[in-house]
Amino acid sequence: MDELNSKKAARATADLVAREANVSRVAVSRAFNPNASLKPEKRDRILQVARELNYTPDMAARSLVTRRSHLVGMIVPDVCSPWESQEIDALTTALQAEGFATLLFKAKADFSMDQTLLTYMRGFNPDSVIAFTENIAPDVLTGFLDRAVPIYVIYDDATEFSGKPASSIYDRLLVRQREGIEQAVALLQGYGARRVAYLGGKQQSLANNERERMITEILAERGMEPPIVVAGDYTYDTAYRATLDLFRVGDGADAIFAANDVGAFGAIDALRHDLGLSVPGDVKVVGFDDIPQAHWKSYNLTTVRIDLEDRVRALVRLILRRLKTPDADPMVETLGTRLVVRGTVG
Amino acid sequence: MDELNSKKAARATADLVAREANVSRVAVSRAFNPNASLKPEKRDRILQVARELNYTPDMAARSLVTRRSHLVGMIVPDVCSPWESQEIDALTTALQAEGFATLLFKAKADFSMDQTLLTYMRGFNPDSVIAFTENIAPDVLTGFLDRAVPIYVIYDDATEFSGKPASSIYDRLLVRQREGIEQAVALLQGYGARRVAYLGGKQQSLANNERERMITEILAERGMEPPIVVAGDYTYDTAYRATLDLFRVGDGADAIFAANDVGAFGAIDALRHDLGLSVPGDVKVVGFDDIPQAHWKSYNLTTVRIDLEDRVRALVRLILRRLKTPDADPMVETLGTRLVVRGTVG
DNA sequence: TTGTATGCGTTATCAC
DNA sequence: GTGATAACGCATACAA
Repeated sequence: MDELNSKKAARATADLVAREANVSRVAVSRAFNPNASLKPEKRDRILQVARELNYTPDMAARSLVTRRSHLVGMIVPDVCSPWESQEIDALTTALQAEGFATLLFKAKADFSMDQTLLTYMRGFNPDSVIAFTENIAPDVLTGFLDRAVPIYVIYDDATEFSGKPASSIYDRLLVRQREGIEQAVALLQGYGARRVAYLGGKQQSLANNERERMITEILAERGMEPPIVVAGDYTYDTAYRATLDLFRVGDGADAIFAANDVGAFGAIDALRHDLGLSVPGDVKVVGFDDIPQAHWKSYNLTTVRIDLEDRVRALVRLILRRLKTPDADPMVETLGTRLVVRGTVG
Repeated sequence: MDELNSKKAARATADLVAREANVSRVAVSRAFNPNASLKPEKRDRILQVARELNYTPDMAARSLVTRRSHLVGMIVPDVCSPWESQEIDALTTALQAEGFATLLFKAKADFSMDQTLLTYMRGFNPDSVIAFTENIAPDVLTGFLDRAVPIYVIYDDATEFSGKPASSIYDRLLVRQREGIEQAVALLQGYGARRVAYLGGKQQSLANNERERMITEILAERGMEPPIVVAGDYTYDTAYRATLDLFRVGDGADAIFAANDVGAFGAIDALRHDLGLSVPGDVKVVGFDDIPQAHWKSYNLTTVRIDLEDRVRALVRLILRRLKTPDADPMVETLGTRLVVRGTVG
């Protein structure tokens, strides 16, 4: 009884398993390393004993010598939108299947990235880092994280992050927004929209700026007026108020292109429940992302879809390839967008 | 140049900092341990050099000797609802402030908890574990995680998890649902509801069962008919279809009490956009949780609120206290609920 | 206050 | 295929 308890209480170690199975410490180590050479029956016996003793190799000790933590750091904004939550979710599932665990870190709400956080995170030695904030330059990140190579999301023709070339290596996820936005604008135009408003996201957001630029460009190409730009921050409440202002203080619009779905929801609710306008009758609305809520009947939102599964797969590919060949040249994965037509344009 | 590169490329170690600052290895260690005794000016110089060399103590090495990983494991369902995402979010922020990082693990969608996952997680030696799935008994969890003491969420009068006493220690977060539910039922009754339906969550969910039991109990106390129980699974789509069935196949109801807000949204949309009924005119709806979407104008949901901030604070208190006194008696934190009145009852 | 020696649990290297 | 030994980077007991 005491014997049993002390065995269970103490964290089972490789030496304990080795002693119990009458093998050496190293054999135990090999038993848990699939590509190490060990006589099959011996491995089976060791794994059996390990199971009985409730033993698992200690990742901390292992990472100390292998220089692989099997940890992927994710830096996310203080409070996440559904889109980000969903992506963290899917990424974690995908990475777990590859043997990596997600280590979550919260950045400040204003997307600022202080050195404190980076220093703190580095202590955990993540094998890779995905940052959901955009205003940190590659050079800064690479300077802090030694082993990890950052991945950046870039858009359409912008081949360099923020336009400035970086001296350090980083991998890229290129999102081709043009196709989706073009389809959306064409649909709006086809249904007679003439005054299109762009309801923006966070000012500092690269995605936001690129979306605005692209919409402006495409409207011009199709001979339409430039968009009425309305400031937002990706949140429902701000979008709601901004839409009220647009129609009460400003001259309104007959179509609203929102920088994200949540913003589109805010616009729709302001139009319907406060301004007494109908969607799509009086005003057409298009969103961006295609989060699950977009198909909820109250909104039934027409939106530009970035396929989450594709996106996650691309990111995981980048991570795994970089880990396999740490000194490889910068890698790029490309992602398309397309319009999902539902009920807010027509 | 080569000198600089090699210095930057190699992970800065305590020895390197010690050499550069002309102190011993141990001094560096002490410099990063606030309550270790070290001459202040010496500490400052060391920290200065450390900053220049981009050095951070290695958590893996540290945890190996301190037996503290500063990691909190969270086991969450494969795909998270807004409520869970929000809680993970808030918990991570709160824990980070206390020096802990969140380690995320995905369980299967069916809430099953296989040994593989637990074994895998244990390898990382989390200091504490929060499980968002409910069908794993304390004894099993404690058997697997040696250092960590599990925390369970229990409801109202159910003093024991699943009713069976457990031999192992675990801490409890007691949620008093009665107050909120009672307020909701009173409001419904006050507005003339007579046939109340309960739109359930996942069958295996303890929270779901307790909510159903409590609603049944309170309806009886107030002299009302028992609820028409409709099966659900916390998702929008299932709630939507279940509501259609309730009115097309079944006899309908004049009030729907949903097990969570997302389910309530599904019910509302089915009523308004498919069944042509008005909410709250024809049917009143109450939700549970009060997620951010509940105040969106399209739903404007009356719902029983479990305060997220309170809940997170309680959990963090439990975690910190248990870490400080690992052998303490089981601890309990209590949480209230209250009705948030909006526009779906009236 | 400071330094020396030892150990944490694991894998890599090298013999055999 | 197998086992001894030396790291990995850090914190602690102990002596000074």
